[in-house]
Amino acid sequence: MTQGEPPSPSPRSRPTMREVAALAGVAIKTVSRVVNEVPTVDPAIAARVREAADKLGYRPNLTASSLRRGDGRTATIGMLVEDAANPFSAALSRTVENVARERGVLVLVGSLDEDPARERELARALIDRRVDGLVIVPAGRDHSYLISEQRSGTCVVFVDREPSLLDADTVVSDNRQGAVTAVNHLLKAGHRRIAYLGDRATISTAAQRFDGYRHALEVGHIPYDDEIVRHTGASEESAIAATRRLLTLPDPPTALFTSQNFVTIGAVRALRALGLQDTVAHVGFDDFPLADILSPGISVIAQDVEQLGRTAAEMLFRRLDGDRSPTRAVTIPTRLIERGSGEITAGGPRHD
Amino acid sequence: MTQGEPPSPSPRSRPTMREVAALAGVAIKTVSRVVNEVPTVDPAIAARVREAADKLGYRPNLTASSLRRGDGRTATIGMLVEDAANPFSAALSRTVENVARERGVLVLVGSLDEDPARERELARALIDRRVDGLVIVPAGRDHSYLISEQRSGTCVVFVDREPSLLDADTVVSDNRQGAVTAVNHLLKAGHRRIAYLGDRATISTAAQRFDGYRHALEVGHIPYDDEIVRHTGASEESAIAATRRLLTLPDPPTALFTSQNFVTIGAVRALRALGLQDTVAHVGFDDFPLADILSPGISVIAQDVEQLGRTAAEMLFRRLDGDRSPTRAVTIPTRLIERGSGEITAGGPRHD
DNA sequence: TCCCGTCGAGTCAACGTTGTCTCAGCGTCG
DNA sequence: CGACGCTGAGACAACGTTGACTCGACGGGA
Repeated sequence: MTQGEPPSPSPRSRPTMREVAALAGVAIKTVSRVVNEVPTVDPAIAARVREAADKLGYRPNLTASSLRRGDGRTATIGMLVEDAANPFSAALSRTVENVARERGVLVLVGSLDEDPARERELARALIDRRVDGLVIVPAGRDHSYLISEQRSGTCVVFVDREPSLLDADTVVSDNRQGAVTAVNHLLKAGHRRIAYLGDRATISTAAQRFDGYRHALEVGHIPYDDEIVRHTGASEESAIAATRRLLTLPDPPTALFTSQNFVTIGAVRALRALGLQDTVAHVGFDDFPLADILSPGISVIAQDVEQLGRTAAEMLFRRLDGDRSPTRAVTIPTRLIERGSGEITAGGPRHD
Repeated sequence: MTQGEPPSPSPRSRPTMREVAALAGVAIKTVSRVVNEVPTVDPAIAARVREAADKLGYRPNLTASSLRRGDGRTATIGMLVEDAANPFSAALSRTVENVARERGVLVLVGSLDEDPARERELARALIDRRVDGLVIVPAGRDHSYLISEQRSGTCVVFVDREPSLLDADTVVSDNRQGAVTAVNHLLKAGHRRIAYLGDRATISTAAQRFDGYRHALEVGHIPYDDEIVRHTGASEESAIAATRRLLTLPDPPTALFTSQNFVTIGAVRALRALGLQDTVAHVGFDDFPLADILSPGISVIAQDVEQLGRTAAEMLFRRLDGDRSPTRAVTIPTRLIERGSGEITAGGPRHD
């Protein structure tokens, strides 16, 4: 269990420019110039300074530097997601990180767990650290607390969900159209009784997907039935329970539209537990790993997470580069991936 | 596509303590005291200051504060993972974030993509931002570049993989024992020809797991056969190809031990493509979502990611709290989860 | 009444860095 | 040969904040 010796007897504090300057026998400002690669330094002196810096293990203090510098930039942005461990959030922040990396910018990541209070807290914590900008997948429904921050020059971009009571750049998937596509796909397979299972309706994406569901039914002249609609929240367990209840109804649905990742997986589990995976059609919103390897494969409306993240990050950096144009709301299209579960026809399995 | 009006005509810079002080008619130091909740301030004055701060939308500048403060702490730590988008890294950083959150500490996350140069770069970038400490899943095999940083007082903890040429706290899974358990499990099911598929052997975890594989074979008096050993690297595609080649050998293995996540999934795909998923036994190292829902379910050696991350974070914070004890190397046990694929017996399916 | 201790607020310098200005030294040109 | 421009390095102040110290007012005890 135990290993080596004490890590360091006296953790001497970090060397500063002053110490480098002393060792190199130059003024502190000259060290600054060398570190910042200002060309008007005698190469011989520059070499001496660099040698001294290496010898001391000198590393510039970016926080001090950004404090003094004109623009006050920290080369750090903040990213607030629902949960850094979930695949959607993880993919999103990785994409943002990639864009940031190209500019030497680092990303502070925070998880909100759908808690609006936590959103405010963390946004403040990021601002207190003077991040140059913020990419937010919001949890709350009131973002007016960011108005003063925007006015103070902190750029904010919303991804996946729109801001409320705030004017800010936004990048979202075309949730409504995606849901319409999903339901139309099931209608085309002959289904007339299509259940909806989704996250709480207070979440804007869930609301939009639900809206698309209702709209598609309406256009297809299918009466809306509250009985087969469940806003369960984003957990596998509750989705499993809700799906079970739906399928044991006297007049059960012949198809499911699940509008969120965990809900989709919960429904998949429930269908399999009931042995109905080849009988009840199923389309989920948002793709997930291994969806293709199940049998049947799960048909999904896939979001372009890469595009979502990249667009958001690029909008943010354009603002940081001085873009003062009106705020924009960008919608990223979704696409249907047919894998089997969504193509089960209404009369039961293998009727086509 | 377009939305609102210009975000702000003149992005006034952020209000400072000086401005709050002016508005409240007090000295700047008094504002400092109020912000830091020093109790020796007249409640009436404190209220006036707070009012002024709110009016101006004042937010303290933590970078300036940490510069001046005695300890120089930024309440920020750095976390370097293989790829923030992969489930293992994501779960790990989320756990670290959780521990950090309890202390009001934020986490800067960076992805290394197995690139040692990138590891050094990012570690430096984090240090330049004066993070209080670093949690690293290393990509490189030489961490001596961190020696001077350690001496300068930056705490470093390694997770999942050991450091090389550096004495630092470390938390890893019991990779060797996990592999031994996996292979023993397959031996118990009667297998004598067990293939190994894993990540590149230069990666320490892969090497340890391979070592466990060889050791278990040796103890079981099974001759080692190079033919059925593949160090493919961590990609589904190459794992698929390697698995296919293994199973079309004249004397193919009757069981697979896959020592990495993506390799496991690749093998699963290949087995299904060949229709051998119920014939060839399979145990993977590291659990993955939906492993239980496949048929057969995939038996795995599960790592306790939660424990790994939490232990690492706690070790780091203990160092930050002044712990000067010798560095420690903690090993977290793994556990076998039986789901079906690993219990397929040697004679073919359903022979037990 | 006077002295001293206490309490609360203010002054000053400093954290590590960089923008602005100054200045010494050198070469050039009239 | 002296004025001038130019080049390269240093002095100084400032970024926003806080630690150390100061100072005035007030209250109590002798």
